Amino acid sequence: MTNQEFAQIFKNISIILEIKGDTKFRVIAYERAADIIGSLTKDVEDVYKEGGLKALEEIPGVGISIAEKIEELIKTKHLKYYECLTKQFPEKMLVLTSVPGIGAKTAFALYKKLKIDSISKLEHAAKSGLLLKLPHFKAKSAQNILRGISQFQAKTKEQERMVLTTAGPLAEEALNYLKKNKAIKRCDTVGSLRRMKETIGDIDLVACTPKSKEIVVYFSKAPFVKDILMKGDTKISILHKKNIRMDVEILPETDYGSLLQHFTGSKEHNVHLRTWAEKNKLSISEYGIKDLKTKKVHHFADEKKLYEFLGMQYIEPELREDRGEIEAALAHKLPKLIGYNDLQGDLHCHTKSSDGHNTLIELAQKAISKKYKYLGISDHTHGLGVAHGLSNKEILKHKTEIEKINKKVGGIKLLVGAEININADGGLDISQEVLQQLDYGIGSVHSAFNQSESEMTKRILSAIKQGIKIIGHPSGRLIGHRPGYAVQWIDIFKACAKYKVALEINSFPERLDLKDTLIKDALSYGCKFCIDSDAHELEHMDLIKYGIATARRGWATKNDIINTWDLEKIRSWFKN
DNA sequence: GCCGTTTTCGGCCCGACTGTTTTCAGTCG
Repeated sequence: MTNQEFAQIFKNISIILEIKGDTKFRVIAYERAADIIGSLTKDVEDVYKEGGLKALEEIPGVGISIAEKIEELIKTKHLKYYECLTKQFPEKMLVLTSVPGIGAKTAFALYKKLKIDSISKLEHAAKSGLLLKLPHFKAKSAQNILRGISQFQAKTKEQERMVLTTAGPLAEEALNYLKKNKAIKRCDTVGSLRRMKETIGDIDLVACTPKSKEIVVYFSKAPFVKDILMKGDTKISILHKKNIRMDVEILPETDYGSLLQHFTGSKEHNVHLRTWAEKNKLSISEYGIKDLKTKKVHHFADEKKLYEFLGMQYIEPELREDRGEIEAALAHKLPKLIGYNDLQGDLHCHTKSSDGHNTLIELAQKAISKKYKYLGISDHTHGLGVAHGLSNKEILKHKTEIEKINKKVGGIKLLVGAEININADGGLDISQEVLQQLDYGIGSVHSAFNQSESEMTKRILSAIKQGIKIIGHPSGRLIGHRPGYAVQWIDIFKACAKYKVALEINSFPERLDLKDTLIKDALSYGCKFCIDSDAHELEHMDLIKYGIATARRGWATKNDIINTWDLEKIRSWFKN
């Protein structure tokens, strides 16, 4: 079973328990376990195989009871407890809770009283007036359900979550609209977009002004608003014309730090922070920090001061995922993350010689404008026919051209690289003789993605031992289109550290590969990384900020990233 | 059901908005 399948079962259990009216803490416990298991980088089945029940219990949110249920699922493919629950509360009806506005209780009422167990039946019931037969249901309720259904349908049609480059411009548009209003002192993007999470669900914004009610009305009239989902004194939620939900929260300037902190999340980070605070007789909300002993409320206009007040280091938004950052901040042991201006070069880009759109000169000029000191040219090798990959002979000719440009253009050094295919059998589609004449080679998997975990691991390990210096887009995933291939990461990390091969952090928003959690894992094995644009056009070089964000989310420091080093250091590293 | 620098028992983040109600449950972030 995959982690997602385990997570789904525990999520369903939590919904059913909520329907049953079980204690809310048990409901939360199952929900939390589902969330954590769903976002684990390691397979739960592997955790169990390697360490049994004890190892399962070490997963946060998993105690003896849930660990035993995982064991039962692995051993028998069934879970008696769950089957018992679904006899009374069929799995099928749980789909109703994916409609915004319908929670566990409403879903069950719909099922019990009206036998509704699908979205289409729900839609029919709302339109036909059947819903009015339920207690506490009037015209408005039916209307809201229909709206929820259309939101649900729009979302599934257009994909569940957006990549960063889709969300960014929409947030920018909304901020620009807010900034036009003179009553607004400041406004910012918060939520998962501020944390630079790889995919974004809703867009969250905050603003500060003494006139929050006025701003709620102002925002409700923005030209991009398709529908108003919710409107209060300090909050408004709208549906953007592109069917994306936008939430705005508005408070006075004196509480802006608290507001930023609260709305940036993540939920898990905030719950952990507030639980910790509660034990220290403090209560945290977006309105400040209340001292439970003296009842005094401390206000924070500045977010940094808020963490300082708690005796913690400032926690960068990219780290706020409840992955140990709170403990590290308390111990003053947070890493100093790589900065957005720390790169001295980019080591992965393509020219017209393979499948890029630009010449060497154009790329060099773009690199100069980005204040880079070096730029690695890495066109495809011949195995990748669709990308017009270069033969051994052509690579050497390309090398001569690059050297010519180096003599002509000042202020930047072009390095001679290549993006080499790692063949299905682990061989490289470049001769060793030619590889040795390059500054470095990037090894990438571009074919036979469906190999077994052991074959794929062997394949990449083989490439590592043949002298490549970087593994390109190491997992091969395309967000929303293709999961990464199966591979035994620990073996790869150990080999990369031993043979001094950097793991690429590819900056394409659909890739962001290696991903944040794997970066953090790899760091513990002593791996180095290389943040690359993989540019095929000049504009792609500006996507590098998303790669940097991903490195930051993976807790990487400047020194962990080889292309923050100067030319001399990086060259000597390539030679070893 | 989970968890522990007060605790192996007794807690569990905090608040806004909505609809249908006269005080709140349900839902959401």
